Amino acid sequence: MSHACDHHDHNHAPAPVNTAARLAEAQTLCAEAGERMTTSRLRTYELILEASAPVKAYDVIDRFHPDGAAKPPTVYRALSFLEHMGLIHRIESLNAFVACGASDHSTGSHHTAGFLLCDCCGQSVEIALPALGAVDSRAAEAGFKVKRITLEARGLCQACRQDD
Amino acid sequence: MSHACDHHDHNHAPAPVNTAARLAEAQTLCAEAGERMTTSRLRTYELILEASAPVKAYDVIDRFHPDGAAKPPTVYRALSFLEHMGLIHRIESLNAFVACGASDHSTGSHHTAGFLLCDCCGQSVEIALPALGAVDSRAAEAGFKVKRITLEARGLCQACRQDD
DNA sequence: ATCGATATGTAATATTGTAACGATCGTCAA
DNA sequence: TTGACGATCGTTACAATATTACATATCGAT
Repeated sequence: MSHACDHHDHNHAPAPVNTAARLAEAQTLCAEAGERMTTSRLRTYELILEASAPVKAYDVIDRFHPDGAAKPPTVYRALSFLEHMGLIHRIESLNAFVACGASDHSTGSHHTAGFLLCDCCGQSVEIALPALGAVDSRAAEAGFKVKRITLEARGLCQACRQDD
Repeated sequence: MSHACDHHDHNHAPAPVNTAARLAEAQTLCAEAGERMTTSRLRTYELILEASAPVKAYDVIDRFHPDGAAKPPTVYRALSFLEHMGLIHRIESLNAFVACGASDHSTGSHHTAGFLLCDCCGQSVEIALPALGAVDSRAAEAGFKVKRITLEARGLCQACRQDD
């Protein structure tokens, strides 16, 4: 996938996160939940953690093995597991996946995360959404029971605004 | 596409909207904007207006002609035009399209509509989002320029909650 | 050790969306 | 009127995304 503006380098990647630590945390989390953090799941999570922006499923598929791609169901199953565990989020407007912001696993708040998505460099920033009063009140009026909320703000990040 | 629960009839469709009137409004809107409301675009809009829930692109493609389907580019082009005109919204989490709530064309507020999407009967309700302070303030902190916001709340509508 | 539940491997296919390119239509100016 | 131009459309082909189905393997508890 390409981005809207491609006339610059866009070397705005943040410092690499500590992938190893996040992987270990995830193992612990799964153990505590009585779930199995298998090889495929760990590898999928690793590839998403390593990326500096949301990753497409087929990027994971292609990079899964050093030699040759994984089969789609392997990766889609892992993605769906990781999403259920609250370790990753699916970005609906990009058909892509991104690791959950650090340490919001225990809070249950991962149901209402929001994202700032840069149309230029492709990076995403997760933002906490403490409460969305407008949505809650309209849902209540309609008798609608909200299970989860997806909020995606598309636009330009600071670095890309300065580029343009 | 099927929904999560299928053990009931789910005859909760609202009264049919006045499709003809909405089509006429759309023609006027386009005329005023100096855009052409062509046959394909009108037909696509009509099919979306007639539906009681968000419609998939390939449903439009299949129903486009009385005999035989349209070609995908015809419909995707029309969908993209209608979206630019503010006549329809794309629902990212469903890969589907729904007509804009009546009479928010002139306001420019269609950039920040939100949706309540029932996982059971598939219906959608558009909700106005006057302001999303939490998003705006986090975006401002990050120096992020928001262009448009997608907000989709998945859950159960009142009728389906009572069914279950 | 073996049974049941969970997870994986594999092939095939379904669904969703675009690229490319020539033909046609509308508008406007000469 | 005519021609030129941009916008729109028709068509073919294909790319990208995701799932079904079913056989096999693995884990963990009895």
